[in-house]
Amino acid sequence: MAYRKTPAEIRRLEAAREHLVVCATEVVADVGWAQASVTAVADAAGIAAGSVYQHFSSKSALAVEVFRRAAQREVDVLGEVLEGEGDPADRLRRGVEVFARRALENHGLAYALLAAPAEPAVGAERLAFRRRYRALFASVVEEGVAGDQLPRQDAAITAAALTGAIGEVLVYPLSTSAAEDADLLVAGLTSVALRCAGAAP
Amino acid sequence: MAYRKTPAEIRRLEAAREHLVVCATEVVADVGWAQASVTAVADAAGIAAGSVYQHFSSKSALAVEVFRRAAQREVDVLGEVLEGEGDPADRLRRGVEVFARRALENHGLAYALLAAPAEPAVGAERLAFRRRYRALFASVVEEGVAGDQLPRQDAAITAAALTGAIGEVLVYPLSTSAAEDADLLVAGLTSVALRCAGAAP
DNA sequence: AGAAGCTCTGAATGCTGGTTCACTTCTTTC
DNA sequence: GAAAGAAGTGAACCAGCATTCAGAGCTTCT
Repeated sequence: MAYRKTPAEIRRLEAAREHLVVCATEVVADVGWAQASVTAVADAAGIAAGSVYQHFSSKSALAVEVFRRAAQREVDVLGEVLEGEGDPADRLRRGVEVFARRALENHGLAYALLAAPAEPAVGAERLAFRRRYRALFASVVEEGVAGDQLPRQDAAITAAALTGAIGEVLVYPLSTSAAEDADLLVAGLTSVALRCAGAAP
Repeated sequence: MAYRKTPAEIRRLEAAREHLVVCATEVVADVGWAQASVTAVADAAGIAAGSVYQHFSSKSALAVEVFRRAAQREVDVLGEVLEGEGDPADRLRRGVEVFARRALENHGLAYALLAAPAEPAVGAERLAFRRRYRALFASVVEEGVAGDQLPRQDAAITAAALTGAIGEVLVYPLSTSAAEDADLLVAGLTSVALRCAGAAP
């Protein structure tokens, strides 16, 4: 054997892959999935189009990886808050708030994760992550119902409603003044989310 | 002049166009926008692919027409209820109910209208119609707030939340038992929608 | 230094699906 | 019935974009 990858070489390759994913994420956040061609992504990462296939077997595989990384971060953050300390309604309020703030801070990425047109593989992944959001919300709601802080309700439906409501409010520009003021928007969104779950105002 | 369309001929052409739109709608409801190729749609209508271009300048134009027709029907039905008789909270309840029942009855079309991946032109149209849904909901909520039947709130945000919540609950299969029983699902959805707007249970 | 085996390149390839167009078929008018 | 013109056909065309691949350039090991 005249050649074997040294640890340094392996690290270099992993770093290259990492760099590709990061750049691809930026491109997607900027221009959306549809415009994020292999060429565009490769250009952004400073490599040739063909080199993308050193790291991923297909464009879809790269897209899925980009989606998973970004979506996982959001699930983690949301889960952290929703499963943390405090009574359920308050955790819900803080969860919505933190989710909203992060989405507003990185609007392009949030749109890509929540709603932007995407190829089927990414669509499937999105579905899977929506299920996870719903599961997180459902737990909190169930807990609130069990502890009598929230009225009796179908937690799964409430969780789906919360997921949809938050997405819609954040993703599409609102015509009200709240759209210009992030604080007002977040306040309005947390209010509506709490009402959704039947939490006392 | 040796040829001029007779009224009967004009009617025949209009009917052919109509038939094309109807068939295209069915195809879209069945297989989604992505799979609804010009060939598939033409086959469904019993004409050649090229003939589609007698009626529409492009595939996009046909898709937009299909979307508009179907979406307009839903806006009309919803508007009818939301702007009808009764106190605002009750109108909201009935509006959600009628919307949900129609969506569940024609799940494929509802999915195509609300969420299925589609080309940009259809996406733009979807945005426009979502605005109209929001406007309808916002009016009812504002009325309810003005008449003290609903608590003070940002009607635009509530309207967006309602739109998103209803869409999410209806479009994605739920894991709870409610998914199998349309009545339970509708009941759960109307409950959550009313809570969303702050209506007393 | 040189052989072996890897990564990287980017132009060529191939697929997919909308669109065109020369031709056929039907309708109208005289 | 024949001329004029429109509608209808479907195979050929073309554009866009993911994917491939033969060669150039590096790394590793003896």
